[in-house]
Amino acid sequence: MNFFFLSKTILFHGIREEEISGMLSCLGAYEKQYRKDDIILSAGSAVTELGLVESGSVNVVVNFYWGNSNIFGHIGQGDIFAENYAAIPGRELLCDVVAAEDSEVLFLGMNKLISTCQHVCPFHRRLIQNLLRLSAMKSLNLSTRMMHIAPKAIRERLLSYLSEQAMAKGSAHFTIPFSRQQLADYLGVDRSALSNELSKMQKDGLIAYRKNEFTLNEGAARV
Amino acid sequence: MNFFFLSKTILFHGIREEEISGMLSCLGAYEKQYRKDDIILSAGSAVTELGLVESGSVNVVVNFYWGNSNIFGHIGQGDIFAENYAAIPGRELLCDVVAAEDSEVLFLGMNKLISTCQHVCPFHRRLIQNLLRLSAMKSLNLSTRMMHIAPKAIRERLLSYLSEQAMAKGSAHFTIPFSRQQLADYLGVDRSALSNELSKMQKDGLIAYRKNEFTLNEGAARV
DNA sequence: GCAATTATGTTGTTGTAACAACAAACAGAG
DNA sequence: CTCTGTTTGTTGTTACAACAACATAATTGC
Repeated sequence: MNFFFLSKTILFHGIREEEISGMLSCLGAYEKQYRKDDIILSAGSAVTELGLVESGSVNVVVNFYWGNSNIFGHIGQGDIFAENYAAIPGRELLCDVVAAEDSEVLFLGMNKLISTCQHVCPFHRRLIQNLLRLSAMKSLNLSTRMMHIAPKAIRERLLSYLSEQAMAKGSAHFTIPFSRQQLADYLGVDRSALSNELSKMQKDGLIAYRKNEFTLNEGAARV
Repeated sequence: MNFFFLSKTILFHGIREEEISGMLSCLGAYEKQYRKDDIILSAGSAVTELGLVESGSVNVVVNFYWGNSNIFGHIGQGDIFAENYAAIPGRELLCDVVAAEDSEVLFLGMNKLISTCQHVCPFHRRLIQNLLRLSAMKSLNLSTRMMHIAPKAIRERLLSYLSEQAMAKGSAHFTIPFSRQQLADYLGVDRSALSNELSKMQKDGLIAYRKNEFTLNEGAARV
């Protein structure tokens, strides 16, 4: 196992390579190889371990009753999956997890992970903290996106998103990390309709923008 | 403090009343009263404690740059809030938390909660497990909802939702826990349009339903 | 510099979901 | 039982977002 790589992941953040080795055995971790399209976890089963993608990448696939299926998420190198299911004993997976390419996955038992062992693991606490933080970050990302997608009109979604960005950056002038296409995907709208709405909003004096630099105009509220 | 009540919450699930008392002092917990409309937490600040609503209820309010605001979430008795922010050191709140009515909130320091103390707390592990489980459940709820809302057409959203329900219940015949209005809200569509689409789907032979009982028809896939 | 490719903005058309208004079924209270 | 309110289903109409097709930057490569 590549301890250096692990030490760079969010889950093992703050834990030195030397320590990881010992921890892994203490955690009962094991790794497994998969070929492209191998099914790593299948819907309907319950898991007690979370997976960490060491190499390659995996897809989260949701299967419909009528046969069709959608790729719902993509987990890249260093990222983890199934952690939410593993945290809820007995909860069955609703999606398959499939290898998007030849991949290597490290499995960590949730029980072992949670119970701080009696002997020498001062880093257990850090690990739990990291897991909680990871979970919290995913949750926050989801809920803020949900917030932006809640309104049906493009303009309202944009106002919501831009407001949040201004708040997060602490200024009415800021740069967004998305291209138009990415922003459209994020807000769940059509790209050209998005562009269109942006220019309308600029005409209406709500905002000013050039490329990815945006400025929110205070004056022109509820017209 | 009402230890009996706490023992019934998800966060303290599996911990007996007698134990909770000792744990709380060990955790440095404290409670605070609020009157309706009092601001409990304000956007822009960073928190290190999570809140548990002991009585009353609180709203999560998001403020837009242009002055308008929306109630984004409602936290009832026994539920917790701010846990995701508290789990990410330094992360600033993007929303206000406001008392929806006269309320009492118990605050628990995230640091104390995570670090299993050396003395006598065998229930710390359980508490951490509960917190992780709570976090995971919220996350799962969010992402499955996200999954259902991703497509733009009402029919596709319904198919996604119904598929998931069938999968979760383990049968093509099941009862949904929503009224039409609630389902419409959940899927982010208009109620009457939802009713309309449902009857069309029934005409098309995809599903059969009566009130909240649904049956998915296998035959009539991709027409 | 220019071509080639991508990113973005603009415009019209079309489908569809929101909306409004109503009908029908159902529930509970008096 | 009627009266009232709630939930659900139906039917137009309308607004608006998706879509397609194109124009105009802006980037990249040669």
